[in-house]
Amino acid sequence: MALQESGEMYIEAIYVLSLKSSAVRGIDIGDYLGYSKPSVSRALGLLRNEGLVKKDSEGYIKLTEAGNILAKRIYERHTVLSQMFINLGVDEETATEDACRVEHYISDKTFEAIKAHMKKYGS
Amino acid sequence: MALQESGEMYIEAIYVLSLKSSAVRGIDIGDYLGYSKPSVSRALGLLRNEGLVKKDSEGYIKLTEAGNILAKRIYERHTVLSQMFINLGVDEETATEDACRVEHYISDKTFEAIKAHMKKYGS
DNA sequence: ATTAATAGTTAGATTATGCTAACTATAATT
DNA sequence: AATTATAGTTAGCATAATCTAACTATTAAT
Repeated sequence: MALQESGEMYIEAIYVLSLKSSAVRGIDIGDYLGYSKPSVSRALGLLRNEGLVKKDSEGYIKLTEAGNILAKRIYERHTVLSQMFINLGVDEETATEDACRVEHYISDKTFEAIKAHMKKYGS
Repeated sequence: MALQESGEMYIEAIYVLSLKSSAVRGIDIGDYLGYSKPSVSRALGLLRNEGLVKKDSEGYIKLTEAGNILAKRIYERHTVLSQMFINLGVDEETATEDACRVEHYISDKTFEAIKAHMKKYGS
């Protein structure tokens, strides 16, 4: 089944944290998202079952190949949407917050249209 | 507490159905949203408790003053977002579907920015 | 007026996703 | 080595929102 907003948030969090450090732990994800340890533990278990997340030999959390593809997809939505909102005059914080929610609800078709428009006119 | 996506969908459905007929029943809402009768019954009960929905003397479902204000707010988001997506080249069906989801997750600030842009450049 | 159809409600199950409390396991400090 | 701190897991609760099954109430038809 397709991932819910919640699952996508975890995947994106792991992706973003991995950009800074390759040693991502559950607690880091919880701090980043503002969730408790048990919530993270449970969510990671589900994502592991779906083959999107794994633990490396040292116990650090990694995205699988499939998880990474998904993460990049979500993260691209995030950056493009944020930029679009900023271009429209929205302050950066609000733009980022809105992108963070909207990125989970936009179809491929609409996102591609937005992306094409941004490529043409956006910065 | 603020309404969830689900509650906003019911409010919007009642609003849209009311535009065609003032005699809106639970079953009509269920048909419109694709939900079962018990789901509608339960949801309307909650919305009634929150003072957004009422039944008129004949038992038909009406929005209260507060419900109507909220409905107009959501519906405006819906029309403006749909139009924006269409302007970007998205087909009408996809644009409408996406607007239907996104409308619940966009902040006032970002929506006002989109609206201003559409007024200037959009149709 | 009885029957049949339609609308609405109640009861209870399910799924998703958060939480706290309490436990275990691992790492760091003295 | 023993204590303390940190990280992770398990168990169980809560909320939101859907569903089906079964019941009630109302409306329509013969």
